[in-house]
Amino acid sequence: MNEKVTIYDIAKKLNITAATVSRALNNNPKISESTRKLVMETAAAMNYKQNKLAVALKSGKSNTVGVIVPYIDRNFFASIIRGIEEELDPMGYHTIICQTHEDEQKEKDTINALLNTQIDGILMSITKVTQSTSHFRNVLNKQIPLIFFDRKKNIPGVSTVTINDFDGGYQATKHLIEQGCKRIAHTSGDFALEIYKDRFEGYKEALSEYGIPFKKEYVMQTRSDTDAGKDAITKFMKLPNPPDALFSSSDYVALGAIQKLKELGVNIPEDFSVVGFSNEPFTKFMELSISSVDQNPMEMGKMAARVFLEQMNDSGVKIEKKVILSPSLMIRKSSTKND
Amino acid sequence: MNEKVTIYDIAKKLNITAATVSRALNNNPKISESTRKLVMETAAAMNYKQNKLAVALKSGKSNTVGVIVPYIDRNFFASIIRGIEEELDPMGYHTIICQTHEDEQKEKDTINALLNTQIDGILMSITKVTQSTSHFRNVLNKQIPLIFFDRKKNIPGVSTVTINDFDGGYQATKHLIEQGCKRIAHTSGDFALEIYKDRFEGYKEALSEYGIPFKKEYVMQTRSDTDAGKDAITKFMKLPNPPDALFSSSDYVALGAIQKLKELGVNIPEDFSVVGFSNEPFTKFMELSISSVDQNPMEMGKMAARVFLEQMNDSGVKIEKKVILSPSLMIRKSSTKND
DNA sequence: TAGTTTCGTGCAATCGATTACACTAAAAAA
DNA sequence: TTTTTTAGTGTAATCGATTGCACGAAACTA
Repeated sequence: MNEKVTIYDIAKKLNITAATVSRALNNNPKISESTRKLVMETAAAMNYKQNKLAVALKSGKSNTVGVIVPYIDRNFFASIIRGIEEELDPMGYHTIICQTHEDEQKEKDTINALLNTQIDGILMSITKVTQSTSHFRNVLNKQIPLIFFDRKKNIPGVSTVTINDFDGGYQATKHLIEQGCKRIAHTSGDFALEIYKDRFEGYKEALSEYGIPFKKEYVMQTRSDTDAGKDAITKFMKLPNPPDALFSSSDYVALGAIQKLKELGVNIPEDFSVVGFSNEPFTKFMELSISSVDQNPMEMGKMAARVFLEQMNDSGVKIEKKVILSPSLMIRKSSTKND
Repeated sequence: MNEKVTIYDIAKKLNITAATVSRALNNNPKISESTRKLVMETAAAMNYKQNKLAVALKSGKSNTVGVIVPYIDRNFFASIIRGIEEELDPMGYHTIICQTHEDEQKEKDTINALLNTQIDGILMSITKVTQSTSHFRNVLNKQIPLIFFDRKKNIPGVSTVTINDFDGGYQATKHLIEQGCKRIAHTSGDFALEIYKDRFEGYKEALSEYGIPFKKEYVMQTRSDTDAGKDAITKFMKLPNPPDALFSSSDYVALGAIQKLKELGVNIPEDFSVVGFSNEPFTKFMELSISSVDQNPMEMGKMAARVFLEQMNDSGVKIEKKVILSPSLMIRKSSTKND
């Protein structure tokens, strides 16, 4: 009784053709008003549901996009995904979400799997370790829109949506300077990733603008977890002239740093100020709330989705957009000396 | 040059039929070894990729499952999803992830959308407010496996994977009692959800086991955010005989409670101990780390996936499994009086 | 040598929806 | 009244892969 109802079933019941039913359901103007109404009502009565697979096969469009991120449980990426969904849902697109866990091979496998699924587009943030670009070219070769958000590689034909990481690094550092910090350290991810490189450049720019000499012993490339933050502080504090502030490219590293500093009995923010990056929710939760650079991930997701939609519309025309959003510094206790 | 290659293209090139190509690629034993090899090599050379849509249309199986959760950025749900993916990926299934944001209508819409996409199964956790069950019956009527994890409704034909919430509540409460707490409060979600009801029952059981009278003014049903935690503490502390401990069904509420308690100058854990539920990562990050009940979400996801796979294999046979996993209490600073 | 298997392929239908093209009857124009 | 439009449907091919059935040739049996 609950077998699938097809347009042929409807056609048989009404003694017409499946073609007519199809046209009626698609509001083809060539169908008479009376037939259309009849078909519509019968379809509803029979609980007809369109078989999207058949449509996809025929049209070559699956109405599905793939979103690839390193982790879905980072608030930053989760928010981006939400932004993408909010923009794409109303347009009838489905979103498949995949995680790479920062593994380049998984990234390649995922992309190939998506290509086999006849996806309409791919929106993604590359892993920290991605070197090869051949899997991206596979996508482009199939004429499938590819959009990078946040973490990107410069590849012709690929649109990108990023924030101004340079400005984020600049604002964070400038803020620390204005709070009176003189010896500002910086922990970053691998400079091979543009976002980290840019934040670092922003950091240097702020220093030089205020005439503070750049010291390379104050800069460290680390993993993005709390332990890395602890290690970094341990090393920094052993320097003959230890820093009095840290701008970290990761909230997790900032957190670890704070934990270690407290262990060492350093007063925050009086003797040491800290600013992180990403504005993860926990930065706000902490008793000693952590200042952080917000990347407006929701908007980033929406922009990425819009860029995708544009590419779908201008079919044939190869557009390549570069959207850059502005970050905003959230100032909290970890860097506010005078309250 | 990058047009799609089909089995017909391969067939034409080799002067054989598409049927033969299909069989060769599927390792059908009726195909001669030589032909098989030839087809395989040609397919590889031509960069042939199977059109999954066509396969899905023909077989009626899409090899895709839908996973529906309230939020993807709760560590609990993200971990479940990861567990599901790890189990299903090797079996060739894709995972579509959807969020309801605790909205019943969104839940209904999502389910219908998934049904239209010819999904092979749905694994989900219902919203806090879900009342209706008609959309679940739609799924069952289509003979599509439906599996609830964590939050469930008792519906015939639906398998469930949950933790023993009663035991979780019991363990947490017992621990507080053993720490010397005498007046233990409890904040819960809506009792309409079994998980909250069960945790509450476990709480009561522990109390009665130790001969501590149950007081209903110590129990409150709240939202699951930090503000709710603050409000709850405010009210509790105004009681003539305020509690000296809190077992909360939510880590976020526990966090809010702790923040408020500190504001009020209450010493934790000496004068007031707190245990949360879910073992969200931040509970460990806090300077004052929060004790919490871990639900082993990764395992929960894997179990849910395995139950789904079983249902797919015993096609026709209606099995209905109820799997119950064990929670484990993570004891941290917020409830450890003597260290 | 004639009859029976076995092996390897081809033929053609099928999954469900879409759509160019063809066709009929009624309406409009001549 | 005859011719031309036009509105409304039907016919059949198509998207790409799968598969039951049929068939010819080779291999085996008697």
